[in-house]
Amino acid sequence: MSDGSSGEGAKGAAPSRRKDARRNKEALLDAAAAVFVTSGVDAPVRDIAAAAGVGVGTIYRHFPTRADLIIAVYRHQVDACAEAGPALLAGGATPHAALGEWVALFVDFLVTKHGLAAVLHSDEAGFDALHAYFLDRLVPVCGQLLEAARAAGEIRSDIDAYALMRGIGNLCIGAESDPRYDARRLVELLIAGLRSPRHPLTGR
Amino acid sequence: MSDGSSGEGAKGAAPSRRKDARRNKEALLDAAAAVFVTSGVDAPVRDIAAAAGVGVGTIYRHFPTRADLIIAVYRHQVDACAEAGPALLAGGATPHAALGEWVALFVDFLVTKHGLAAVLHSDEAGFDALHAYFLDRLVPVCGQLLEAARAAGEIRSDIDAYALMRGIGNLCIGAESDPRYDARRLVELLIAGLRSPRHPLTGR
DNA sequence: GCCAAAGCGGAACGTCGTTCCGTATGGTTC
DNA sequence: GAACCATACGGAACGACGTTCCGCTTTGGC
Repeated sequence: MSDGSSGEGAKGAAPSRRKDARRNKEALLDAAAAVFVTSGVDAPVRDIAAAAGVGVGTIYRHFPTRADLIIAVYRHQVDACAEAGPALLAGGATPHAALGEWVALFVDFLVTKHGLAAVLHSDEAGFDALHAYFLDRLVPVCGQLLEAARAAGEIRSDIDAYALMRGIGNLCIGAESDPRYDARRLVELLIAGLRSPRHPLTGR
Repeated sequence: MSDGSSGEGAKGAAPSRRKDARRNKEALLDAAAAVFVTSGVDAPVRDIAAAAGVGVGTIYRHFPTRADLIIAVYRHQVDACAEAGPALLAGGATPHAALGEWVALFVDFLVTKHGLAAVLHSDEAGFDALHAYFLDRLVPVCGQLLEAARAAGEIRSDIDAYALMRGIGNLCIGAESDPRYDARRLVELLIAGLRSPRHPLTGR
């Protein structure tokens, strides 16, 4: 958000920085990914620094906030998920089915990232960027699927993508550490509850 | 769990302890309730101690774990919620409607307790007791409602009370601090998704 | 080889949960 | 009323953590 993220997207060019700086950033990314797997996304900063063989200062220089680090680690996967949305909509059977499949994709992603879902909802300062990134990237996709299903008359119309995404994220919390809790199943139920524009709960 | 919680349930008799000890415990309970409202259930221990006018050591003596304090503060409300279950089942229209009303009651309780839902799912050590208390108290009630609805043929049968309660709890996380997120609505959808034993998502 | 700028490591600081122990207090006994 | 001791109290002390800051090292252009 704040720093110069203008270029960066192209081939392999990020020549503005010194070589060792780029190398350290890379090492940090790799180390963080590894540590996240074993200790969860809220692993101590020092652990990540140690795993990368750098000092803690170096982490904060490259990733001012933990959220920035998490985003950097998972950016590719989130983007892939976002891009899968339209594809599913085009190739799938009904919009509602496509929505279900896409959501399952997202849930699979979240559930396999130890603690990500938990941190994703956290309103602690500093995680705003993480929040925003996921939301910016995924809510529009979800909205598109929702809109298509709505247009097809498959779902009730009074639910918005933002709330739904947050709900799905919340349902994934703790899923990785409790075998009795099946987040996938509950999300399925939630999506199923979206169906049928007849009457909600109150029979009016 | 550990200390002598044997009596305590009766009138006002808990004479085994010293007078000041009882007074402090009471002050702590009141202070905690007040602080929880303003700063959430994960307010710093020192704040609670200060609000009660005692030292931190006193908190830990009376409530070895933060979970114990939280349980003590909300015990009455949780119990009331648990007891409302059978009443709703007896008085309500259909079992599924009763389930919906009961769940709404629980959601209302959770949503108004700043941060409770968040801490309720947390698998950090020390919160096991809190977890266990809520689950022990509410899962059986939920199971009873679920069973009744199942017997009436109103819901699909392959969801268990534990997972459902955890899902509802999760959906309530962050509801108090985000006006765009309507936990009540999502829980309604989830309950609605329970309905109709026809076919889940896959059409088989 | 020289030098500024860029980058680095890790010590230092503040916050928090938790433990521990010297001291104060309540209740009991004479 | 005084003395005694178990009970309970307060808060200092400790360790883990996030975050900041600064003296030193490395890099890359000259």
